[in-house]
Amino acid sequence: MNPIAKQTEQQLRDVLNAALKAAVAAGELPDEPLPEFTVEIPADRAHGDLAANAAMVSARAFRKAPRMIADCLVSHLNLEGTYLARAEVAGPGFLNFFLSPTYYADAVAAVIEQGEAYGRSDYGAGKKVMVEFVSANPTGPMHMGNARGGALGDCMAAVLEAAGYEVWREFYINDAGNQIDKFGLSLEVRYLQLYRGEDAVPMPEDAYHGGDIREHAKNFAAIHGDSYVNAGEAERRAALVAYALPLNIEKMKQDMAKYRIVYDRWFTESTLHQNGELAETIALLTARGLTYEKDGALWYRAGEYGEKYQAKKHTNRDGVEEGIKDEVLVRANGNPTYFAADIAYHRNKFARGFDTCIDVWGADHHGHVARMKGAMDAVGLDGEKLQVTLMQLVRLMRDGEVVRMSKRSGKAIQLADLLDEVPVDAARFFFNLREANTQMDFDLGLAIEQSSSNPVYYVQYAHARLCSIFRTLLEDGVTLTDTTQATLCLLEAPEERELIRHLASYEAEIVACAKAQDPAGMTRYALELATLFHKFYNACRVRGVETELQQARLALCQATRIALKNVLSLLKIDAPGSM
RNA sequence: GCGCCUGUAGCUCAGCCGGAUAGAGCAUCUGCCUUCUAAGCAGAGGGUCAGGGGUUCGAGUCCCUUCAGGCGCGCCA
Repeated sequence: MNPIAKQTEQQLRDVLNAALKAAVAAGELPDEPLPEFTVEIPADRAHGDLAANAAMVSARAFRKAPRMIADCLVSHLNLEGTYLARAEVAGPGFLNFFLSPTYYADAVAAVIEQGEAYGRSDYGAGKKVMVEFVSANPTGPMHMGNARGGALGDCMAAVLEAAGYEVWREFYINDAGNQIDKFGLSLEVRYLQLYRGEDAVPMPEDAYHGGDIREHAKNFAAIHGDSYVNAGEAERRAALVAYALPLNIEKMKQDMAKYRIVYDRWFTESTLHQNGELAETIALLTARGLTYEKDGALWYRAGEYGEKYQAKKHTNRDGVEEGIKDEVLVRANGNPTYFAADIAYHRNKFARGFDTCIDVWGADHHGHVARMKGAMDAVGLDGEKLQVTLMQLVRLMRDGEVVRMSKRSGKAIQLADLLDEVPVDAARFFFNLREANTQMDFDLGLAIEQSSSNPVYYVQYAHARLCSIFRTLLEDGVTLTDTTQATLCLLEAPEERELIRHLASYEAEIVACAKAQDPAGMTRYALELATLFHKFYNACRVRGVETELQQARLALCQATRIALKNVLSLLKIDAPGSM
């Protein structure tokens, strides 16, 4: 929160408590503490700048009508030495407070003084948080869902950083297990088809049918020729995977970089297989009596610890109530499951000292949340510290038709394609416009066509206009030199004050987003800031007005430019000087 | 069948711990550039907050229920 905004709310609470004491001393109110009350910003400015519902919530305790309590409190209010100019009683018993001119002046000065640091706080107190996001399978190109996850996870991490957490961004690469086996099989089929024909070597239905697999096989053949055609199956597949997997991973890194996402670490699942942590995790669960063998596989009793994270019990198709289903850790063929590896991975995360681990998952994984949190408890950690943000998958529309985004279909629009057509600024903004849990359709044609009326340009335009004001005034020989309180108190137009109020709420907005683990509030904040600036721009001129007022408005422009730049840079979106 | 999520203006969405007359953008219509960027601003029309119950001073917001849509219920991840 802007220090002035924060201070003012505290002043309001102090002043009300003091008024209550005075009223009690005067025998006008019973000696009861004020219940919890809220301070909010009324939608209608006629209702003041800040409103408290103290009188309404205490009606019961005081056994008096809210309006009587409110009148009594107001009569004992002493606003001296605060940013509050006056208070009045309204409606059912609201206490409406009006801010003094010095509030606006000091709020603007505070933004300018803090500059790039404006908005940052120590709310998170330096606690270590890991945000794991995207973590796409390296068996094929990334798709639209990964685009949303990338924008979401990266901005969530940025919000947490700004709120004072120590943040670590991580990408988990499933470079082992079933998917990789299937990847090897698919590559093998395409490779053999090159020499034996497509009919001779059929591609299994559930293998990867994407064009990228054919491409890899062709390139592999160009290097190694038919030397692997008669090699052993295991050797052939291993060689194909060893060739194609690093290329895929490299491509993912490039795509993420193009998307302005820089990870602190790309963590490979194979690490856990090799260093023994996976086996150790399975052994730990077994030692705790949480596993059993059935049909040749090793099962985990997911319900024991998972139930507490599940709101309601499921009922199966036969109408029988059941808890969380047990989960296979090691398949009958001896291969550990993804789930087993994921438990080991999260043990590894927490062992690295993170207070909280946030995972961004597709909503189709929601059935996995309770058992994963439970598994944390099962291995002696705290499931509450694993936070999962579920993200609805993006539905891609083309010509009004839904396009399925399966990698296996080979028809998916890739993240790289998206970024070729849609500017990164627009994509990052768009995907953070709505909270993770909303379903969204992405019409590719529309997104490109709409790019000139895209909200991101509206925000960037505000920044460009601000820069233009400074450029033009500089040509007149005018710069910002006077930010004294007396000068800034000249900011009294409604458009100026609305803008300042919003500027002052920036830090509070970041903290709210951090608490909610939802960065969507930041794009909304940016849009609102741009709107209020555009209104100010049309209502109040900077150039050609009297010197002191010009300085005051220039200071407001400077503060707005700082806040806009800061919020855009948090979203990793350009703040252009001209457009 | 059961679980999770969603349902607010023609469309896309805000709406904080339950507060005052439910708000934006797009689209439609009307105005505003000889002065700091019109990628902008001002104004108008447009609502059974999916339907029905309940809780209370007060419900878009909380509870129950019905309906509609998305997702899930694998030795997939």
